[in-house]
Amino acid sequence: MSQSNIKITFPDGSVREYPSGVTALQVAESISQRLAQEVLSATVDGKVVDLTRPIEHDATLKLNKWDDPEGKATFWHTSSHLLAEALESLYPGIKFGIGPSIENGFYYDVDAPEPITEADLPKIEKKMEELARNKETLVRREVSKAEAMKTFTEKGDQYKTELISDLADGTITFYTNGCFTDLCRGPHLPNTGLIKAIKLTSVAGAYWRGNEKNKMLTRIYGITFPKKSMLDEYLAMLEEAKKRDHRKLGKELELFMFSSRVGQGLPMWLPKGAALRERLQNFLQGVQKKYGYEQVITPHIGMKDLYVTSGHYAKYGKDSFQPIKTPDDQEEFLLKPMNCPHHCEIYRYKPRSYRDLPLRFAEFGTVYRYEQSGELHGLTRVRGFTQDDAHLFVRPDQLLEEFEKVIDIVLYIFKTLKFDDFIAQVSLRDPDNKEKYIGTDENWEKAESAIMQAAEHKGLKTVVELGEAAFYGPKLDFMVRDALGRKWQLGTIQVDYNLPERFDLTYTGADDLPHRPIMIHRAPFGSMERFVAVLLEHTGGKFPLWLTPQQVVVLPISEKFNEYAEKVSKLLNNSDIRAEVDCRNEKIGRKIRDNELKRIPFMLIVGEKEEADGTVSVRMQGEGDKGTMKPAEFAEYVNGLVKSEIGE
RNA sequence: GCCGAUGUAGCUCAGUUGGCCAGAGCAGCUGAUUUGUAAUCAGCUGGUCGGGGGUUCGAAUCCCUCCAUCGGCUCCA
Repeated sequence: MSQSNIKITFPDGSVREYPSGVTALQVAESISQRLAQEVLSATVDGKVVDLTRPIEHDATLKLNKWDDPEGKATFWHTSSHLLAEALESLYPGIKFGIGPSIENGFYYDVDAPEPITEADLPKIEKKMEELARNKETLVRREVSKAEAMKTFTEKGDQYKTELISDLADGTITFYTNGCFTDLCRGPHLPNTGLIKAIKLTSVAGAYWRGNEKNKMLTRIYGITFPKKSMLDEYLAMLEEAKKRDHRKLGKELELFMFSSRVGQGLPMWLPKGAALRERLQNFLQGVQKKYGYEQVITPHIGMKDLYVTSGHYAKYGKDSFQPIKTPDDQEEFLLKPMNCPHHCEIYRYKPRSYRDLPLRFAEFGTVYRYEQSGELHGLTRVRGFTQDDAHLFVRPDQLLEEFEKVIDIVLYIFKTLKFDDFIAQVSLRDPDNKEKYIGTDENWEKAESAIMQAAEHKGLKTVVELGEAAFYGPKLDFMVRDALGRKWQLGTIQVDYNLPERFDLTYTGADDLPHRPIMIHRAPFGSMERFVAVLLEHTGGKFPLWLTPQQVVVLPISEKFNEYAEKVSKLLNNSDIRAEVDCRNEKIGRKIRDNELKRIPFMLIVGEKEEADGTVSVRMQGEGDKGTMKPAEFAEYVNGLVKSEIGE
């Protein structure tokens, strides 16, 4: 055995010497006892491993604690093994799929001999707690493929044997905690005793290996923490998030509704919601006008052949509402599932010169898609929605600049609405699955590099996702999260060489020859429905002043002051402020409470004093009394706030 | 579409193992009160217990089916 020392380099650049074969846990102990108690896994030379793995050579070492993503992942991964151990003891004969850590917790997919429902979760939690208290060591063992196969064949676990058959011999490891042994790459916590708080959150169905043709397994979701108080905080956070759910707020604020008689996933906008949406549309339309967009309007249906030409019918025909026929059955139409083919036809209206380009046709186009019933979700996933759509037809030499200008619009909108926490995702083709897409390799490469370049020029921090492209071209998507952390795509910008070809779009160049324009599809909001949903969750219903349906409510102390209140309200309305009077026969405390709950930004209280002085008492939503002002001063103040919000 | 859960008044929710006429708070209506910074008091109205079918002397409660919603999976032009 080597007596030699090895050099361990830490993230801060410091270097320490240890005997060869030292474990990360021993390194932590050598630094402080406290660190040794907090550390969960180690990253050795960039690879996350168990704390108990010996380090044989000079290496870089990062000790992962709870606050490191790698630490949490290890903690939750081990928790999933603890769940599996509990399940095996409660449900003998249960078979296991996979059990990874996820963003918030972990899950395990199982094929249980009897159905497991949410009612069973407390019982399983209890078992997990009992096993955790035993502080079971996680034992790692390298096994041959043959041995691995034998173990799980004897156990009768066909999911594990299927996984093993895809693995290379010599790379297979088992981990054992208590009586439970799992096929697993690791890494894991040294023992299960670190898991102090356990909550199984839900059970759901999930297809084996994510393929809907496979059997559906039962997925049990859970989350664990090293401290009980952290679990309590997490659960409280979830409760808070539920209060911001756009479906709940939409109801409370009377913005939109659904009716099963109208149909699933077909939202209807109530007066306040419609006013809000109109304001958003006007805002975007104003921005687009500055960028040289022209509004167009197209019908809600189009002949089936239109979509056959575009290629959408072959790809999405089955996900569209079935054709509408003429009374004589001679012609078939589709409810418009997207606007691009219509806009292509507008391009074809007359011969286009290279001098006409770029052309930018914008439309708030309502489209209908037959989304699977189980996918519908409030306003974020619906069957009828309005895209803030536009199609740009550009020359190759204009592509980059036009793409960048679209990024500018998206960023301006996000900034104005304070969406500072977004993810810019470059969605490319799946290189292993090219038959899912249409168009030549050459055009795809051009389109993909144009997007990457534009994003880079604009200094966007992007993540690249393979296989997320549209079937006709790559995209730059802007994703934001809802109250519960679920990711939704809002803005999207797509480069498309295919539709111009399919519709045989051309322009005459300076050389007097026909050329192909390139199309950019783009929607900064994505759809009005989804955008309003996410905006609701971000703001908790406290919309920015410029956007909110009602900015001001005037509250007379008693009916005696209704007349003065009306006068104030009228004065504000004349200054373009959206004000109403709450003239109900209620006490002032009651009026304040109700209007606080309606999230009206300003309340103007008027009584004897105010009427005599010609003033109003200003109260801000959530902040309380702000003193008195003259109505005209107040109007100026509000209009100033609005201007600064939209950056004028 | 798939797995699981849920559906009682406009809203939020009670309703034991099947058993008088299905309840409450809020909202609404009527009246009283004329109010100073987050709920004034009283009375009244309001339900095909999601729809349909079945079991039973009897169903909100048990069974079947359809619809819708929720949590996931798959999908997302």
